[in-house]
Amino acid sequence: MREEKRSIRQQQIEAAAYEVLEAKGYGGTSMLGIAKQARASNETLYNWFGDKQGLFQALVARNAAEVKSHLEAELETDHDAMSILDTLGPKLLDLLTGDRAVALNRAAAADSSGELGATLSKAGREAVFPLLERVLLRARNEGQLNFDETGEAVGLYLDLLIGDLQIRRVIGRQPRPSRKFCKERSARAVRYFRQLLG
Amino acid sequence: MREEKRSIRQQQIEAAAYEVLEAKGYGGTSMLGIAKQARASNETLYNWFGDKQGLFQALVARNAAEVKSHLEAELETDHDAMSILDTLGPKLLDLLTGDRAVALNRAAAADSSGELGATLSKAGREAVFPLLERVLLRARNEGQLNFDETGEAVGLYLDLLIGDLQIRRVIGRQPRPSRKFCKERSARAVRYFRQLLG
DNA sequence: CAGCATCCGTAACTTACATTACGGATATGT
DNA sequence: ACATATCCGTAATGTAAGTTACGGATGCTG
Repeated sequence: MREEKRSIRQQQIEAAAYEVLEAKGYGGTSMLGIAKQARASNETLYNWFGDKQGLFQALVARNAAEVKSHLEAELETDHDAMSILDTLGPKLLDLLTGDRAVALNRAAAADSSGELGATLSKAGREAVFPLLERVLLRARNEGQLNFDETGEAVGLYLDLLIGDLQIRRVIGRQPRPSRKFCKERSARAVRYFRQLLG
Repeated sequence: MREEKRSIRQQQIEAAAYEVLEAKGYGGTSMLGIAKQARASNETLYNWFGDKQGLFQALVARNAAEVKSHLEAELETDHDAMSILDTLGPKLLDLLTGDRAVALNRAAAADSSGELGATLSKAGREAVFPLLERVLLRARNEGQLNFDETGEAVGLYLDLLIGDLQIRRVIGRQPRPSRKFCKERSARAVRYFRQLLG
């Protein structure tokens, strides 16, 4: 099988895995279920991903790479820092509370080995954090914000932007926020953030 | 069996359930495992709790009742509102990020029926919310805070107090916060909160 | 084109677990 | 004290799932 063709096939399998995961949760997702959804065989899944954990690790890693590249694209612009935050905030909130992210967080919560959680966090929050640090440092250099500890400032921004939305999504008590909600909450977060650190 | 004796026995079984749940996660927790830890029989568990879901519902409900009574005790004092918040905040944060709460949130995340999440939220956040509303209304009456929407104010307070600590606890990337940390974060939350709404 | 690798669909194997059942021991109520 | 209910420890039952295996179809490479 061609490398390119295999890559496409792999993504189809991963997409099928998400469909089963989002419909049935981690506990209700079996390798055979994914294989059937993807019209693939168990043997192929095990050959390509190693085992169930390996397949989920691949899902987490790919999802995180996509989130990161989305956000990095914003950072390459010449816009001023607060404008970047205005664009980045709703996108980040949307991604973190989207159905895929929620499904992956649920998988991590159910994974008693802690490995999915580690991958999710390293590739997620821990990857986004330095990006946000760069934005906030830019804002400070532009004289828009005033803080000593960049990490503290990023943490505060995330508290105001995301708060406890994720856990409420994960336990099933918060519907997916609308685009409108994400914009409004981001604007609110920026407003409060500037009030506190401006 | 005496009502009183049965109640004690039931709590012993629930304590054993927590031990298994915290050690092995929801997916790794079997009824037989709990029965063995509690030195009870499967038959007794099924007679008393109905099924696995029923047992976990009981865990959630009892934990929430305890959290609530903890917090209500603070509310019965004659202290001024901000003092109450100074006491309530660290306690609430400690309870919400404690090992039991985390284990229950994980169970809810793994429960594809959504029932545990519903119980957890109704008996948790949704029970705590009105308590906090009362505190903040008292603070407004005392002239300490200024806001229009009580619910919005409570949400902001929770964002500042808890933020994304819970989800990070649940996916295993945040150790349990120390008492000292809870006090400091609560104090920080109150400070920012007053800065924004004072 | 032929030989080999790999994929699909399906089955097999092993293990685990939710739930029910059972014999004997213990507790309860009269 | 006796009869009955209930609990414990263990086994049985039925189902599901992780993983491997297999025959035939398809794809790839020389």
